[in-house]
Parts: sequence; structure tokens; C-alpha cells
Amino acid sequence: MKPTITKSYLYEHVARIGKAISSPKRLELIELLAQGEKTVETLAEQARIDMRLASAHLRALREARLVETRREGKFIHYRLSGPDVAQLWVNVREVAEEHLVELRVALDQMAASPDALSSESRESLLTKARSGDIVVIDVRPEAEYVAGHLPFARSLPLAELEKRLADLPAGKEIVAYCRGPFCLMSDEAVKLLRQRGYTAHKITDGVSEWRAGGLPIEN
Amino acid sequence: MKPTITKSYLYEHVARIGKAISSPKRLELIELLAQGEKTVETLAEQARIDMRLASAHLRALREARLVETRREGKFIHYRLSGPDVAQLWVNVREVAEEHLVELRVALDQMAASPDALSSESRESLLTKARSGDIVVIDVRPEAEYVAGHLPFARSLPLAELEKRLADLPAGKEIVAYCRGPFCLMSDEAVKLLRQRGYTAHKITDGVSEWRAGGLPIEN
DNA sequence: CAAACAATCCAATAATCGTTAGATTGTAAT
DNA sequence: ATTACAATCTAACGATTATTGGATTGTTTG
Repeated sequence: MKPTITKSYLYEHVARIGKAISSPKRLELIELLAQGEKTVETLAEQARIDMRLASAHLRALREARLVETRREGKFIHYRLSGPDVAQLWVNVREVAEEHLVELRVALDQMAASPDALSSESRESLLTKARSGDIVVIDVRPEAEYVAGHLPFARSLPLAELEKRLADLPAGKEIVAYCRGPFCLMSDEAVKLLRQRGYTAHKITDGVSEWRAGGLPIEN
Repeated sequence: MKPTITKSYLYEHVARIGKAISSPKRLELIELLAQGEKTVETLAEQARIDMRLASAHLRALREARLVETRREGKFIHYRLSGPDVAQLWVNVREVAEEHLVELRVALDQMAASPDALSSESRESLLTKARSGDIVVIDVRPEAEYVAGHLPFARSLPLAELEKRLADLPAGKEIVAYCRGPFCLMSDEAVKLLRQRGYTAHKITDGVSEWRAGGLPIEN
């Protein structure tokens, strides 16, 4: 017997996606997964929550078909089920930034340098990076750099920045980025670099924002 | 005293948007509001729910700053607080269609003619409409047509279609549209037109989908 | 086979949400 | 003022959700 399909049945399914992104923890997990495939353990550690809680939230995300899994030995790797999921996260975050004043003031207070990029400055950044005029560094963990990074960027994880300062050319302007507007690693990198006499600033774009802006990502 | 701003505080605010769109009824209200400003009464009637329930859901949407209000006499008119909200609705719906099989099969069962538009076919539809090769009819209530409609479309509400058939040229191909992929008014219009000997089909695009496709909307 | 460990499952609690009913507010018309 | 009516508010319920602790599954390693 065929189930009666009502109009509200359609909205119920779309609401499954809404429910999945209605929890702060799950949004954080999505943002982390937008940086690349990760194990439950890594996700729990990076989101600073219990592994069992992470597992429960990932289950909810999987039931909404926003994430998929792959087993490798003892580990289960989670990934977003498509680039449209990362795009959705960016979209929701942008709507929130546009309409929720509290979020805007919080972002202003947190970020040392707001430096939001318009699409023109994205292009000009790309040009300057290509010509070697500036040095773009990716301060996320190396695994995330490997999974995808901005063009012409080199990997220089925040944790290793201090001991690998020699890798950076002396006179050049440094541009740091990390996971996106909510990530503070690039701020810390800029702070450290300026203390050491470098000319450095950050951009709020992460890989997802860059891609959402229509620009290419390297692997 | 300044509140301590943690990272999770940011995600909590984004989750407010997620919570707002985590209810089927609220999604339906958003879709209705994407057709233009409406009173609570109209929304309750068109969503087929009690006005008090509609009011409660609209309150939730207003607290998430997705809708705004305007008073006019006894009536309170609700509207989306920006075009990005309609765009978000389209985005969430598309993610749901992409990943939730149940939704896709339900849509296939409901719609007589699926006819999803790619961006090329949108352009070619526009060309044919401009040249007068086809007649595009907007079968939504007239108020929604007035609030914004596809280029070259004429208003012919489903409720009046039968008695206004004379308005339609005899030999021409008719293309009907309504509120979007979840709306069945265009299907009913096509059914009626074919019974009367017209060559008619529908497109699933509504105003929001059309705009999300980067094409212009007329007023 | 046993030990170690990643990850999930199960059960229980507290908190939140959706819905309904009844009472109340605000505006316009008589 | 009184009436009518759009809309909101308040209270209450049952249902759902987030979180935690403890037990269990599945895999690798010795």
C-alpha cells in the first residue's frame, strides 16, 4: 500500500535538514568536516566534547544524510556528503551574520582584525599571491591543508609556526587564514608574527568561503 | 560587565537560524512569505493552520530575525527580512532534494511533470517568452503576482483560470508556474488546460528559484 | 585467546518545543 | 462606549532533544 503523500510530508523532509543544523555543536562539527575528512576522535577533540556526544551528534547528521562514513581499521572517518553541505553552512552563517546583531558585535569583539574580503579583494589577493608579492600561509593542522587549500598557500600550522619562522621570507607581507570567520588560529598567528617584526594580517575566508565565492581550491 | 565571548557563543547564534528552519510549518510559512508580504490571517489560511499557531511560529521566525512586521490598521503584515532568507529556503530545499531519497521519490509521485529547469533552459524559456513564442502564466493569487513575477508572465490565478480561458491565445504553447517545486497549483492548471485542448506544461521554478538562478524578477 | 581501543548503543534525566485552549490587547467602525 | 475582529499572550500538555554514564560492538595487536 502506497503512503499518502501530503504537502506537509515534503516540508517535513526539508525540516530534517533544518533540525540537523539547529544545534551549535553540530554546526561546529560541520565546519570541522568542511576542512576535510576526520575521525570521531579527532572531531571530539577539536570540538572539545566527549566522544560519545560527538558520536550522537554525528549520528543525527548522518540520519539527515549530511555526512557519510568510511571505516579504516579501528577508525571511522566522517566526511560531508557533498560540497553543497559546506556551501549550506556558509549560507546559514552568512544569514546569521546579516540579521543577528549579537553575532556581529561578538565577531567584532573577538577578531583583532576583521578584514572581511569582498570578491574584488579576493581576486586581488589571488593576483598578489600568484606574483609572489605576498606570502599566503595556511595555519590549520597539516591534514586539513592536504585535504584542500587556497591557491599558492603554503602550510604552516599554528602549532609549528614559532619554530618554523625561518621558512618565511623576511621582508614580505604575510597573509594568514584558517577555517573561516569563527576560527581564531589566524588571529593568533598574526599576533605572533607581528611580535617578531613581520608585516602580517589575516583574512577571514576559509576554504569553504573561498569556494563559495566562486574561486578555485587546490589539493 | 562584558559577557565572556566563547567560540560556542558564535555557533549558538547561527543555530538560532537553524532552529527557526527546523519546523515544517515554519518552512511553509517562509515559502509563502517568499511570494510576498502577507497578514497572519492569510498565512494561517494558506498554510491551513490555526491562526494562533501561525502567530506562535511567526514569533519564532521573528525572534530569529528572519521576518519583520508592519502594522496597517487591524492587520499585521509579515515579510521576509531580506532576499537572502528566500535564498536560504531554496538552498535548504535543494540540499534536501539532493540527499534525501524519500523527498525525491515523493516529488516524482506528486508532480505530473517534473520538468526541473537547468540554467540553460531558464535562458531559453526567457527568450521564447520574450519573442511571444510561448505564453507564460502565473497561476498564484494575484497579490503574489503583483509582489513580483517572472518576466513576460501574465497573471492568471488558478481560481479564475476556468472562466478566463478566453484570455489565452488558442494555438500557443502555455507554460504555467506557481510558488515552486512544492506547489501543485501549476499541475492543476496544466491538467485543466490540457482537458480543454491546450498545449500546456509547467515549470517547477517559482520566483525564488528563478531569482536564485541569477535571473531577473519583474514588479 | 586476551587486551587495548575506537566507536556505538542503551537507558535515564533535564530541558526545550509544538500544539491546543482560553483570555487579552490593540485598532476600526458604529 | 460598545462591538467586532486581527493578532498576541499565557498556561498546560505531551512529545522530542541534549547530555551523561555505563555497557557493548568491532577491529587490531600481542
